[in-house]
Amino acid sequence: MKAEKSDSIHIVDLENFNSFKKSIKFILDDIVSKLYDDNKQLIRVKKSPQSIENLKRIIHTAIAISNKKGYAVMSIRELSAVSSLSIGALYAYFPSKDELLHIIQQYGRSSVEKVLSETLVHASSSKDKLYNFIRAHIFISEVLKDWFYFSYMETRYFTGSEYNKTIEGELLTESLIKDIIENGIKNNEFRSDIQASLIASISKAMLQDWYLKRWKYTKRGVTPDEYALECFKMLYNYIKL
Amino acid sequence: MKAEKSDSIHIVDLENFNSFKKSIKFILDDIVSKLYDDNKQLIRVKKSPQSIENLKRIIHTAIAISNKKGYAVMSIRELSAVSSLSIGALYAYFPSKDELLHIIQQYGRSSVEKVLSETLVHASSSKDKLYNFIRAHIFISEVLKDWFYFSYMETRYFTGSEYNKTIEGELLTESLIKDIIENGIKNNEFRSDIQASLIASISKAMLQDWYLKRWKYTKRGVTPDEYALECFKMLYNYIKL
DNA sequence: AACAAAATAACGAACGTTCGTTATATTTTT
DNA sequence: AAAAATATAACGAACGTTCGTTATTTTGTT
Repeated sequence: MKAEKSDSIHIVDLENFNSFKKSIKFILDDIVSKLYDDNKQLIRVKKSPQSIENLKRIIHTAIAISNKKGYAVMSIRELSAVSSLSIGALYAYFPSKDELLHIIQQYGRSSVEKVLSETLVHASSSKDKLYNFIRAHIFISEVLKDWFYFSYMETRYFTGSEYNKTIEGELLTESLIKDIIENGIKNNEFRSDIQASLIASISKAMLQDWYLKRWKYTKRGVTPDEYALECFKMLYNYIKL
Repeated sequence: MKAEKSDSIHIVDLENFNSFKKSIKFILDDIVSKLYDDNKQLIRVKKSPQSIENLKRIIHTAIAISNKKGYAVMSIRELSAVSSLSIGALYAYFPSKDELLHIIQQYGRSSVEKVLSETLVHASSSKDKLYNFIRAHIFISEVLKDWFYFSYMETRYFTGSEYNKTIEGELLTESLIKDIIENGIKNNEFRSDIQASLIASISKAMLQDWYLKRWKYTKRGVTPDEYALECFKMLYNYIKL
């Protein structure tokens, strides 16, 4: 039995967006590296610094092109041209266009799971838990905004387990928020006459707007910290005692 | 000079969703009829009861297929098969796939403009104006949910003026909300320490969630009236004095 | 009312092009 | 020189669109 590499000791820093951005960088590199290990039966090129860079470029280029015209419309020829890798070379990194989609989704999903799972531990009150969760979500969706947009817009093109996993991720986020609210109600921190599930829905909608309408907030110079605070204030104002 | 047919005398009824649904039916029929007149240089078949039904079917079939797999991926052959019109017949109703997209967008845009422009007139207070607007938007996006979803998801595939018109529509909705809020602040109906534009953004996100996550609210049995009320309550609670 | 003629609508095979993918050739690395 | 990585050429399938043809409806004539 081979020895597994130990988990990263990097901790997600929620102090502010800049510190978060720094703390997340190493985690994302680990994730691409892990992509290689998890898909070694599909990827024909050997893992190396060069090929890691190539895979990264393929993923980010594919996401960028897809976000302009859709994954189905993006041609392998265009991906080849923009990524400066020949068609033959591309097919050494993934066996089919469908598999490339899986690889892209694995990349994003792993990253998000990693971040969100670490944020709820350190808060004591429901109020803090809610604020932390909102901040973590806004922050990771800012760093991975292209992937979040990609994943959201391409879901309907997915099939089978890929579709299910994406929907599960959607609902998980929402039920995490719902749990925080319900716990807050139980502990007499929030009003008891509110509908936790509907408020969780609306919260999710606010969080999504951040990456679905990225251009709007960029244009207005709204920072991730500001948006997270405004969302939290509106929610908390509604649910507080 | 030919005499123009006078404007429809139908009035948009906001009493509740059911009454709204009834009042909107005639308006939507008029809009398809107007589509013929506006595009007579593109449409080869003459306006007739039969061809009106065909055009309706083409539009709704195209939207339905596109919402599953994307407009670009929908083939004319599939549109032909599902709509029960031959490929040749389809091309009598639109000169190209691109033009069909324009026709679909005209259909939806005209309908939405018609409804939203009528809702602001009859309210006196800013509070009522806000509530009416939210209700009108939820209601029309419920009736035309397929088109709203289509328009949202396909925007990035649009080019030139079609893209611009869609974005304009987006921003118009948002700035109408913003205007209501700013007016309310000016008239001492709402708090003065709130950011109207950011709240308008978040409001728009809530309104959009209704048609972007239609399945979720259907599953939970949330009615349009309930969702509109909940959105309004959360917003109003935040901005009221 | 019956028929002929003209107009309109619908049909579907075929065209040129582009797609994802594979097979083969070339270059780079070891 | 062997192996790995990259580049190029070629394949069949599917695409949007066109167009010669047929079916249907409307109009004109008696």
